[in-house]
Amino acid sequence: MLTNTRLVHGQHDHSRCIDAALSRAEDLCQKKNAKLTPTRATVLSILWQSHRPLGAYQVQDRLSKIMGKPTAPPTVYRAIEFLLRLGLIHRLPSLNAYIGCPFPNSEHSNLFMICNECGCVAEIADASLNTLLQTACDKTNFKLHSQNVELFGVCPQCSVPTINEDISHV
Amino acid sequence: MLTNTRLVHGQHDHSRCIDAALSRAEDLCQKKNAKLTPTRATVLSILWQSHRPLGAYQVQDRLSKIMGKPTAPPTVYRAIEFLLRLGLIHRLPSLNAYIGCPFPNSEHSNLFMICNECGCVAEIADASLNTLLQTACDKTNFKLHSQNVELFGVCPQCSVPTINEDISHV
DNA sequence: CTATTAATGTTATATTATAACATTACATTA
DNA sequence: TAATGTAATGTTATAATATAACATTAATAG
Repeated sequence: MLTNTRLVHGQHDHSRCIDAALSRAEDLCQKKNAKLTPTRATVLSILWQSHRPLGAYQVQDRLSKIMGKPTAPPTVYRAIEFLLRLGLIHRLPSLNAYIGCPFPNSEHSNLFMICNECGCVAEIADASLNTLLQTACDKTNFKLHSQNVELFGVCPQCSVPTINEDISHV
Repeated sequence: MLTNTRLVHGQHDHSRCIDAALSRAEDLCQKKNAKLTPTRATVLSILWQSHRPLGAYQVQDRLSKIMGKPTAPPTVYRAIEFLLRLGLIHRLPSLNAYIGCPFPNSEHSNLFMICNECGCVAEIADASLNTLLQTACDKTNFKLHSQNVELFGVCPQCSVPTINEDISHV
């Protein structure tokens, strides 16, 4: 089971997440002969600022600030579309929001654990789950192309009450 | 594995689907002491006119026609909210659309097979799948509350080419 | 009956996403 | 280098989805 749960819900040097994501993106673009332009790279880095998904208009705000000039929705949506096509980010339909993909190479993952408390999202790629989904589809003669699995609940971080509980969420 | 696949993708007397859905709704409302008002019942029946999900504004159009007077978005969204809360319908986030639930009593189903060709949606409630999802959550200490599983592909109906193929979709 | 709550009506607007067309940047090659 | 084609971005407007806020009506309990 491939997952970034530990990272998402634990202390870590997040700049490494960002760097790794950008580096993966550069590699993938080189391989696919796609251009990771400044706008696209910036949008990707924005979506990697945390492990919480962002809406397109939140991305727009931040992009405008970083670029030092106003940007219009189409600019953001185009970058998002590009990154989605390359599998570098995901859209979370139930949130109308976007998040960086921690392992763009694995097939058929798109399984998200969404914390209702803190908003963090961890991703899982699990072979046995994919197998089971495939089996269910086979049974009903449904040809599976893609999937979106969103699990909602409370993440490990938020479900551990501590003495400092009231402080920890400040 | 509980599913309405056969019904969705096969010939059937659809008026029975509608009647059954309304009857289930009445029972549930009685049990939960909720009021299935004309507006709510009509919206439910609209969402049961076919096995394809409808957007809120499609529902609005049809509701207005049936009611014989224009209805505003809040009217529709309120009815939808009511039906969602009772589990009588589902929202498909990736489609911004709503569909009647074929088995409102089963827990933790919310697994949909969405045909990219004809737009029909079948639902599955599968214990082993729920178990596996629960296991994945347990492994990562994630407390699962609810889920949305959307599978995209081609339904059995659409994947069987026939001699009359070009006619069959008229 | 009337006080209270639930449901609906009404108006306006927020939020998310895309269409359509203009312009610029970039690469290719005549 | 200039001409050409394509990809990327800019710009304006608007479509599509959803909700806020407040007024009115219906239903129910006391």
